[in-house]
Amino acid sequence: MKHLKVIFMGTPDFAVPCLEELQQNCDVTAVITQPDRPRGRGQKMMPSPVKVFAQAHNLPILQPEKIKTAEFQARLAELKPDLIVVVAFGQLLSQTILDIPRLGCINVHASLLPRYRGAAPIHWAIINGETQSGVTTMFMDAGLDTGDMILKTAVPISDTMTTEQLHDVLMTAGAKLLLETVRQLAAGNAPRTKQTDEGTNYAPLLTKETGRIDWNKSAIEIHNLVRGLNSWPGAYTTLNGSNFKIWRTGVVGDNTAAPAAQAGEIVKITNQGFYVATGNGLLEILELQAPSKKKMAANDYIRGHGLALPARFE
RNA sequence: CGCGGGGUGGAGCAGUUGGUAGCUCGUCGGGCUCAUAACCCGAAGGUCAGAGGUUCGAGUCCUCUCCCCGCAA
Repeated sequence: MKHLKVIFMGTPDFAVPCLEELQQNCDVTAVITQPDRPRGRGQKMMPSPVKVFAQAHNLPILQPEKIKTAEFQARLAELKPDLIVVVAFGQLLSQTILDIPRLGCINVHASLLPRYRGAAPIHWAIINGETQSGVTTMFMDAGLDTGDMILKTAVPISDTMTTEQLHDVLMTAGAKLLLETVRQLAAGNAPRTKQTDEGTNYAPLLTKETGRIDWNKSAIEIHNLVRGLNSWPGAYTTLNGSNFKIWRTGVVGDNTAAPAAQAGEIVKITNQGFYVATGNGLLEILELQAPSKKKMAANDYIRGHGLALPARFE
């Protein structure tokens, strides 16, 4: 496959192992990634993880502000790629680009399509309490993650797994699956399966509001939100006017222990942590983060702050 | 120069209008109890992020550096 001319498009960490596989097995003629943007504290210009990898391996890098311009499309065509591989790139491709490579444009998506099409499939799978997810490779078409599927790998999700953990598992699985997909494509025997219209759903971009905890929801739903937004961007709530991030929780059961408590009310403090009433069930807070502080175990927080009842998260 | 909050014994925090440092927990030793994430007694452990400066004297004021965190991306 060394002769296979591949253009890679990707941006975050998730895409890097895929690029690594391609770089080792194919002829990567160009790496396209999002332009450097001010990121992080201090708003310094930061290269994307894909760019960092590409630089380290002396791969040609292109960073168009908009990939759909006529001149950039022409430039892509001049490279005469056999294949374009897109992994979490962050820009939509036009039909003109989709038609350029001989073998087509393929994509690695972090869900079992047709479930969780869209920008944040890993987060939403956990937020929704799924017990299984996976990665899918597909031929791209003009829609958003609607192309014909090629290969899939399924992975189980435990009830304590966080998005970060699932992300890492899928990142590795995705790279393996991509390599196998490219092998079959090159050999001309890749399967092609249309996505069903049944059971599709979307995994939209996360917003700030996504992370706000609604204590009227059930303990299980809140627990899923907390682990679904760990390690980024984090679920949060308000106590005495300050925002606290909640990083790790445990579901205790129903509200029989504190039937009269209002949702969000802290009902019990122990040496290990504390319990909060929800719309259905008690939620144990195990790890949290106070303003300007690092993440810390709930009992550490209590030790230094003397959390006193009554108290209630809003 | 994007905005803001922090760095105090192993952990989490207090430290008032500047006078050489406390709390809760943990650790170690001893005691008590049928028993306990229980209780009692005692001990170790900090050049208060670092460097300068103001002062009779600075954790506490001023300047600079390093590191951490939130917003924003």
